[in-house]
Amino acid sequence: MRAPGNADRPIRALHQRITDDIVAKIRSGAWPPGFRIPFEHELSMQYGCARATANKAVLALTAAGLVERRRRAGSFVALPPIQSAVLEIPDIESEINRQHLTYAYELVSCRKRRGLSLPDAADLGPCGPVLEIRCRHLADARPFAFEERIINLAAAPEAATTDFARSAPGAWLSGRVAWTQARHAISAVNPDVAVAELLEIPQTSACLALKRWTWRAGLGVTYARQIFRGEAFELVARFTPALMERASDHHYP
Amino acid sequence: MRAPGNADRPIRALHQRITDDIVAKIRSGAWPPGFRIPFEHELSMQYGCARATANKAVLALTAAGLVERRRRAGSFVALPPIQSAVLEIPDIESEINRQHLTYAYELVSCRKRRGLSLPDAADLGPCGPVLEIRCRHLADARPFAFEERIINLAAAPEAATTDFARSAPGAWLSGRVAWTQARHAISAVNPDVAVAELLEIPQTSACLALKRWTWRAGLGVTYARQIFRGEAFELVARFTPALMERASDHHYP
DNA sequence: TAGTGGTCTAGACCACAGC
DNA sequence: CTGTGGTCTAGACCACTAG
Repeated sequence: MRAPGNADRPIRALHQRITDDIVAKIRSGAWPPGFRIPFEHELSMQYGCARATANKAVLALTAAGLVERRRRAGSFVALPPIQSAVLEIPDIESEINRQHLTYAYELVSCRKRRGLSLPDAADLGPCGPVLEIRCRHLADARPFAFEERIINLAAAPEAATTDFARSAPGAWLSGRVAWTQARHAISAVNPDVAVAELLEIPQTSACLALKRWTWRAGLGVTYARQIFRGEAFELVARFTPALMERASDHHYP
Repeated sequence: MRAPGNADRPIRALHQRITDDIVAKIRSGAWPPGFRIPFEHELSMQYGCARATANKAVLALTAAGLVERRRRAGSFVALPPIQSAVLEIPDIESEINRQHLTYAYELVSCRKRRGLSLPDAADLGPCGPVLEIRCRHLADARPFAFEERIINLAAAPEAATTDFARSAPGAWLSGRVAWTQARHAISAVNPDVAVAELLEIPQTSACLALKRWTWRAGLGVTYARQIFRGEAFELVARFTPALMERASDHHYP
């Protein structure tokens, strides 16, 4: 019997290796959806390990949604789900840098208010005094996105004494104020007169609107609405069960 | 010592209970980001269980991104990530039903082609003969979305003999053809002349475009591009680390 | 260098779904 | 009713790192 921390153990743990082997079978199509993968006791025989180790390997597959288990029947390769994907929400500055453009930030207005003014901000829940910020993000000196934001001063008191002409509110909040829940809504909009002017586009031009609400322990932290110039921006979402990812698949278009 | 399968055990497993208890501390804010949660051996003492059980509980928190672990230092409540969220990709029919509208489907055109015609479909990779389908989805007899789709007949041979005037391709594919990887891209667009006519909107009206590529074991399965009437549609994405979800938090606006 | 997390074992009991 | 997954134990060794 081999001890787990054994020196002869390869780079990754045994349970990991079992998981990987099974994932490879599924990826390759050798084990199609519905296929019954080996029982735990079979795996433990194959790999010469305890059943608990095989169990851990298969549980990881279950957590990733790759496998479904039924008592007495066994474990089966699952059909992929449909309704969800992992969306990459961009940080505007890094998105612009990624496109090899120069980022710039510009404060439009910033003032303290007693209550929630922006319409959708109400979803944050009851707030006391808030900061209401409007700003622009520019790529190579051309407008890229317009942003309006509410910061709940009860959740982020430091914001009151911060100069948002220097630092963008999103970047400032990031890391400084923790949150436990977030919600995003994505839609297409025609900009109103003011926004069209700030983005230097006609009102007929389609824009992507990204709204974001953030809470911490039930208390609203911030609400932001970002309007992106339509032609320059695309959100990307993938669904690849975590375990299915492999470096070799990453392509950079 | 208590056996795990013991009858005195409450509904959920002990490791689950430990996980839940810790999640509750984090949710409530009692254990803020950076807080060092109890060591495994402390938890095993508190709950009167083996360290392996405490380990399993904390590992679940790690997998959910709620906790970060460092050898010798301990386990710490993590700062929430920023860059990702779980997007709910709608099935158009159920989305329309959800809005208490009547769903209808209408085939615009369907033909077999030798190669990939639609521009973005090329990302699917090399394909042989494909089906090229255009259709409309209607809500209460009014256009809701326009869809154009490629189905790789090598991946779904049955599609060749299916009557897509009767069944919508998305619904037909769902469940019938398995996939292992998917990619989505979301953008705002102004419809071209043909699409504007089919959606019965002016070309100046902003629309949400949702593109979707699907693969199975490296082989392209289908590509779809759906154009939604802008005003009627919004995509929603949430980030709530899986473990943080609770029924009581679900609100229905 | 001491103590934490990471891993594994050999065995056990239980619940439950198929047969 | 059999056999599968689900869970847990008591102990062990190891790797890594923080102090």
